[in-house]
Amino acid sequence: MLDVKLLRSDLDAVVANLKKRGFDFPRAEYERLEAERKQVQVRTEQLQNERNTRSRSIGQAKARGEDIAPLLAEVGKLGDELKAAEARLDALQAELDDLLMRVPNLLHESVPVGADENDNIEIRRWGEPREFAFEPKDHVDLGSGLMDFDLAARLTGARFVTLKGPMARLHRALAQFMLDTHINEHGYEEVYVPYIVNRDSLLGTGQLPKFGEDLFRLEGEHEFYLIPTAEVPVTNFARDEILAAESLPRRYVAHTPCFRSEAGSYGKDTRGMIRQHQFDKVEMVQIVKPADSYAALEEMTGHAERILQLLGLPYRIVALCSGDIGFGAAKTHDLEVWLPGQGKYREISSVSNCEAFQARRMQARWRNPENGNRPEPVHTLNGSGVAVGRAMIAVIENYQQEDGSIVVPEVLRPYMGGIEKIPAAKA
RNA sequence: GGAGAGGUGCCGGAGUGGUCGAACGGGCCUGACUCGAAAUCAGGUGUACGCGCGAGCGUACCGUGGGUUCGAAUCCCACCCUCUCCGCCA
Repeated sequence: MLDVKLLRSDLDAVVANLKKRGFDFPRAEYERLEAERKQVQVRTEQLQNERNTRSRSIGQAKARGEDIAPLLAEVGKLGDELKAAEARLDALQAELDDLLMRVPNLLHESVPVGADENDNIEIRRWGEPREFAFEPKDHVDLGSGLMDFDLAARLTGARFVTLKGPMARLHRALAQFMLDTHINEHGYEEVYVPYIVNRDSLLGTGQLPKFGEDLFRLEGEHEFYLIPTAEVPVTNFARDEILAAESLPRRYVAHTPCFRSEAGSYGKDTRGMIRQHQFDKVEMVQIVKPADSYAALEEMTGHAERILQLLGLPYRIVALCSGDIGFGAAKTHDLEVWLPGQGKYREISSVSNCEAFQARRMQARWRNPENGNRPEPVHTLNGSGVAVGRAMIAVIENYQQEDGSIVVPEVLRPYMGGIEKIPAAKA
């Protein structure tokens, strides 16, 4: 949610900033609602004041043993008008709230302006894509037998996978390795969280009210959803909290499955494990003082990079442009890993600074000693560190041998019982 | 699933219809004392929103949502959550 004070003080700047995303701020509607809200709120509070004053004097008169009948008659007339005013104010506020909850975050000034992913700006590259002496296969061909999409389709449906034997173990090894690296080298606290969350959590991080169709909602009396990312439960740790300055920054890392309905992605990445309804991810979340959030963005990008470096996977970093950046982010870095099977870089991690956007939605605050210990919104960041399934794809494709076997990267061997190579799968 | 208890401010904990935004204690902040600290003493200390240049004034908030009433933390209804015991269970 945007800062309502900014909305009132500099609406032009807000509208212009959102325009860069291609978002049309509904200015006329907002101004109409806001004007009426102001007028109705003032009137409502006047009426409430009057009621309170009179009720108090009734109480006092009664205490003095006076006759309160005339006072009662007088105040009785207030009721209907007050009730109507309160109802109107509620309705207006609900409308305004709904409007504002659907407005994306403002972009940081450094975000490149562009229309779509083609306008993202490459910041740097690491590693050299390997020269193959043979035609590299993609992960589907390499994994056949140990990576079974048909079986998953029978168990569930399209866009699921089953892994077997060393492939399942490789998947687990990657998650363990990533967690350990973030815990031991990067100073994160490991957390285990619910994979099912309520509506408030999703409103807090911004998946709702606008993107409900991307979520899996559970049947039943509760409004529960499967998490689309650990960002949701973990960032909501701070919801409705006032954090002490000394307790910041908070750095959390969690390994969870993620569930996405992938509505609107029909026909996209249908082959293989790139885009699934269920995938695992190691997610980093930081809750920081506002002044520190851009340093934290760089730091977290580095933490994700470190994973790919240790795995020896070539990658590049891009700054998402204004047209490609997510709803809640002020600035986002994507890590794209080299996939020989596709001959291109593909997203494997996304690291975002949401500034106070989520914090305002979820009332996540801290006491700022430089401002008389007043509660102010914190800044929240999240980043994949990294997507486990895609990391597995990258390992398979980058470490493939001509015979179809896969060399296990050094850092994963301790997690694989010392196995150095996954033999070629029989079709 | 059954029975019972309970949800109040940063924390503990009073408060069962009227100057209650809320006693008291702790914590925290400021000041005094001190070379300094501790202890002690005095004062202060909720959040959000609205109006106002401002001092300030006003409104809302005692799990959530309704209701009763001139007036609700207090009464009624529904729901959510927590705890204890029993049952079941990984």
